Amino acid sequence: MVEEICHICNDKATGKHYGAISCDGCKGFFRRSIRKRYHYQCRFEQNCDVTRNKRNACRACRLQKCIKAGMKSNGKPSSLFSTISLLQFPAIQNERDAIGKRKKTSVNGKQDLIEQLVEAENLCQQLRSSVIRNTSSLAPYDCGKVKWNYEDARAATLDDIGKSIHQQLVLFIEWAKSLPQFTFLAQLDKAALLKGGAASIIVLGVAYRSIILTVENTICLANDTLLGKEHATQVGDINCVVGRIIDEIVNPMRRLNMDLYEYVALKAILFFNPVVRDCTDQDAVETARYAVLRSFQKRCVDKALENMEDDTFDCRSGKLLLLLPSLQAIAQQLVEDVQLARLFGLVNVDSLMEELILNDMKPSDPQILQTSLASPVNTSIKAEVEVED
Amino acid sequence: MVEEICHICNDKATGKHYGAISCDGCKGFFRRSIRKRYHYQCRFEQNCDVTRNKRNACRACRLQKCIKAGMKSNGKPSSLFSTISLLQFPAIQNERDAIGKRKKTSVNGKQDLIEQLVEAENLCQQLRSSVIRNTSSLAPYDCGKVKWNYEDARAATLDDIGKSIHQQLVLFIEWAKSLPQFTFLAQLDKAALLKGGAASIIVLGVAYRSIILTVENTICLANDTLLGKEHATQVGDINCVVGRIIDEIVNPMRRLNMDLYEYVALKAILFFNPVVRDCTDQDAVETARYAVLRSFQKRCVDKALENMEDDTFDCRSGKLLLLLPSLQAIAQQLVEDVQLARLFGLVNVDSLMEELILNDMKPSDPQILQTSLASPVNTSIKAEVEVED
DNA sequence: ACGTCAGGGTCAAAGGTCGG
DNA sequence: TCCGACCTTTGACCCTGACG
Repeated sequence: MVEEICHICNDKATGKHYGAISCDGCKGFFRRSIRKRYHYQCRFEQNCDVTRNKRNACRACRLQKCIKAGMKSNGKPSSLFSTISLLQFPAIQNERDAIGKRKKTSVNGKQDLIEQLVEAENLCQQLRSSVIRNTSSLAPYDCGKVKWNYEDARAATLDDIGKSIHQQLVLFIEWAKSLPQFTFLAQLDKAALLKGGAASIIVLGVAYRSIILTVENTICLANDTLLGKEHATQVGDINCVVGRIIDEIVNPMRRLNMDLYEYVALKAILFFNPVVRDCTDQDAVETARYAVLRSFQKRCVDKALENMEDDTFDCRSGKLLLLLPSLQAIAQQLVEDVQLARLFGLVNVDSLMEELILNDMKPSDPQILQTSLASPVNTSIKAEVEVED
Repeated sequence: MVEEICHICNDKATGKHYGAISCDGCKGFFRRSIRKRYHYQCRFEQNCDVTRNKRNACRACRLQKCIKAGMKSNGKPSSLFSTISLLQFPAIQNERDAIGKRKKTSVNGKQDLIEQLVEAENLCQQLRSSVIRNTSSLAPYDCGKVKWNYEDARAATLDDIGKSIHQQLVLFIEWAKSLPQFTFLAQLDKAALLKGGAASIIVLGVAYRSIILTVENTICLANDTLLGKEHATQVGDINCVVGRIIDEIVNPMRRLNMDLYEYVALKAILFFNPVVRDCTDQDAVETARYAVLRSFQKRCVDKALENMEDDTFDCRSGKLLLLLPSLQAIAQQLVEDVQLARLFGLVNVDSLMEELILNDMKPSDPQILQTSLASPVNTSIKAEVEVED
């Protein structure tokens, strides 16, 4: 026993709990607060005394102090790298069975779903980087967190837009194939999800990639060319898709300080859409969606608790999910844009684009998707992406 | 359970309190007396009976007897180093934080937001009922919870669809006007929200109204006529809007057992869309949206806690919010349907419909909305709804 | 094997609520 | 106003599983 005093209330400590030396009272209080997702509100000035005798007077300030003292619900240090302390971090775990009652063999302990999604994302970003290195002179794109070289960036042409969409589609399929929950689905359902999600997920990706830009009213395409709001209308953006992406998605993402974890979660949630057209096994898709949703909500709550003082993080999961309706609407308009562009012969629509973006009424010829789905991951992707050059 | 009789008044005891076996009454009396430092004085001989029926006759004697029975106001152990007295000692503690639980009056003074929304909804439903009573032979619709009379229901005609949309728009404006958060907005922003939300909110309303139907693949329009999935395609539903409403909204709502509270919350969240076109005061709209979101998430968590065994309620807020992207997409298609129907002269588009559903690019002539917004609630609504007859 | 640490749960006895 | 039936929260104490 190194220390004896509770870092929260100065009572006698009983050891380290959730990352902080604390007493049994503060330990129990913290667990209950996390478990029941309590959101307390201070009735005074947010600076109430939290001492042994007064600790029950204000739960908001007590919880605040727990967090300040280092208590964590998932133990992940908020923004620091910690590859070492991945072992042994404190955490509020899942509820256990009641003591004294019969045990129900519970299944858990598997790797966090959201971490898996981050890995899948990193894989695809590496793929993209290597492709871009070969097709342009830009620095590789490191998972949306690299600083931007404005000097190197150039404005997108109509051709860039078409190529970018094509690239994104190829990467999208690779991404999907790397998700276990996807691979277990029937072939037809795979096609349904790909077709139903392509446009939205491309828009989501473009938006997330663009939050690091500091130049106003501009988005960053998949091949790292830039597309400004006004410029876009000259290259076929009849529906102001670019403007809407910036106003309705990129700026809100910036305000919310959306991070990579949240991005990959939203992407997967969007993708596993059980009510997508022609989906036969809705339950399987729904299960996958809800599994991601559960991880996502948990992480949002954790993040909110680590940032109690910052209102941005309150109701975080809801705020982020509310980006999706706009996203859906914009994606639909993007499809219209592409349809119109094809109608006027402005853009060269290849078969993959036709299959995934222009969702026709007719039951699609599954040839193209079959080919993409059948090929093993990483095999000649570069070749496939560059085939358009 | 050690003893059963209160040592102070012989009432039934509820356990040991402050060091004495006692009832809840004596427990509460002792706490209040100590907390408020009451000094009672006996008006008789200091030997009043303290029994269940007479205990409130003399507070001085009651408190005296509490103390005699062993109640202690301060359990400070005689010495700090008495490791033996680790047993809990009775004490009146300091005042704690408010917990706010018991039904009705809610936390921090102001009425719960979601309750306000339910009231607004009920008001509009009453309005609708009275309108329908005058224009059809159907029983009044009681807030979505009345049983359906299949014999009385009839299939919707194209005319019904147009009328239904018009009715919904009028009620939509009335509903918005009844929300305080709406009335505080600038005139232009009001128009922006109404235009941006009309289609989605009509679809949401139709869907929620339809969950009580037990007949398959059918929705219930605002004037209580029925519209089947197949039948709809014959009356201008080119985009399969009806089918999508059923598959993507109504059925998921049924699976989730969505209730009225959740419906009104989603409606308001959808309505207060800060990124709607032409909105100048995004912050005000966002504040309104997030206020509803907060109430909504809180209620979802409460509902989940009440139904721990039922998996349906896990992540409830997220599951419900995920109805909105589909809803948005469908609403957009409904707009297209209406546009096409007008193009082919199939439907009579009145000015309100033109203004709210067919969001043109041109900055709209604010005449029509101004009129609607200016008129006091409840004034000649019936006349306005029936103007089309 | 066995103690320590840090998760989890329990439930008596504190607390607060609010109609009467 | 105060009372007290009824509810929630607290925290001392105990159980469990991982690790050395």
